[in-house]
Amino acid sequence: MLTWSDAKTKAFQTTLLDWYDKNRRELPWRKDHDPYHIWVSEIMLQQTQVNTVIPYYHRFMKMFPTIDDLARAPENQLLKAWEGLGYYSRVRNMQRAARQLLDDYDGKWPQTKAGLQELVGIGPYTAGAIASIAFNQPEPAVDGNAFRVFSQLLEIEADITKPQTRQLFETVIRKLIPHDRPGDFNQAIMDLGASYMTAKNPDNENSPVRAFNQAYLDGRVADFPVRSKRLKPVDKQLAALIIHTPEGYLFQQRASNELLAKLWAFPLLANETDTEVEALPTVLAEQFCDETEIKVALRWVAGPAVTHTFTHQKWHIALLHADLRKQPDLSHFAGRVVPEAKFDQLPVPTVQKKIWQAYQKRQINLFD
DNA sequence: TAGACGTGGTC
DNA sequence: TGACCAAGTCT
Repeated sequence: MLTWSDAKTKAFQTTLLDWYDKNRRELPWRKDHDPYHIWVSEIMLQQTQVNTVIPYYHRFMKMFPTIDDLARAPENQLLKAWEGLGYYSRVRNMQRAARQLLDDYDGKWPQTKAGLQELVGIGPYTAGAIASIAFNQPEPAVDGNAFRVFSQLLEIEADITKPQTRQLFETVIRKLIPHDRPGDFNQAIMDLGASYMTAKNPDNENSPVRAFNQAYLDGRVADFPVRSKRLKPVDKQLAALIIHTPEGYLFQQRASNELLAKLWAFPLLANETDTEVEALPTVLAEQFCDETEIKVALRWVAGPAVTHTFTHQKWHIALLHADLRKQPDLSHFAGRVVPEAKFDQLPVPTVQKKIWQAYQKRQINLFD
């Protein structure tokens, strides 16, 4: 697979690192090599673009400056810091890992890739990144950039969506990574993948490593990386229950085993069939309210459904509204009534913000 | 192993 | 609008 001579390998390392030394991005988590800083940034950067992460990183470090702060944080505060970033299990796992570090490791970081992978939420990529950047270990950190860059440089045809392909790339990169600057090497690959060797509109003519890019030399850049197609999101019909009471609106904390776990939102019920639609007021009444009142108060909100697309599901949400004259009984309900002025204190998913915006607009329309 | 797990940017 | 992408991990 890798046919480069030692001289070519050395030339590649030198070319890449010289370019990196002059052109590296100054990023907030590149000011030092503190493993906590590297860790937080790497978790945030999973499947998330750099420009999105930067403000979150600053806020997070202000709120949780140390591992102890992270370990002790209330879950709602933690999720609030992550609100809008997505993949919320990342931050819940980070707190679990912080507690692991304090309880089982005496607060001392494992410094090997294998040791780091024992921590919850740290997989092969993040372990490689922390090991190389924070602890100077010659370990690969194979992310999407590394897949794209090395698949083009070496015309590697393996499907990068297959788990076993990662091992192939790690084996190759181990032969290329310089032992004196492994962290800079890995970060240089990422900077390269974010500048000249991007997925869309790459600029290989001006790339510092164009002479090493076999796919470019062969006019085959578009053929790499090889990746099987993704599944289309499945459509789901839902009804959002917008329950207004004298004290505010009813929010539900989503269960830990469902999508958007532990976040707060208006109750969402399945709305796939006519039968389910007819049963909605009863379901609602059983859960947290007096049935007769609910049946009188509940009505559909006019207007098109709110749509929200996840990686694997596309939600179509109709809105149901009820105005209650008294507080519902919430003793058997995982939720609370929140005044509008305090909505921003709860961690909510983006789809909840969309529902609220649509509801506000349509309520005005009803009075037109 | 394949599918679950979010969101925002881009074309 | 839809399809794809962005510093992946867990089950």
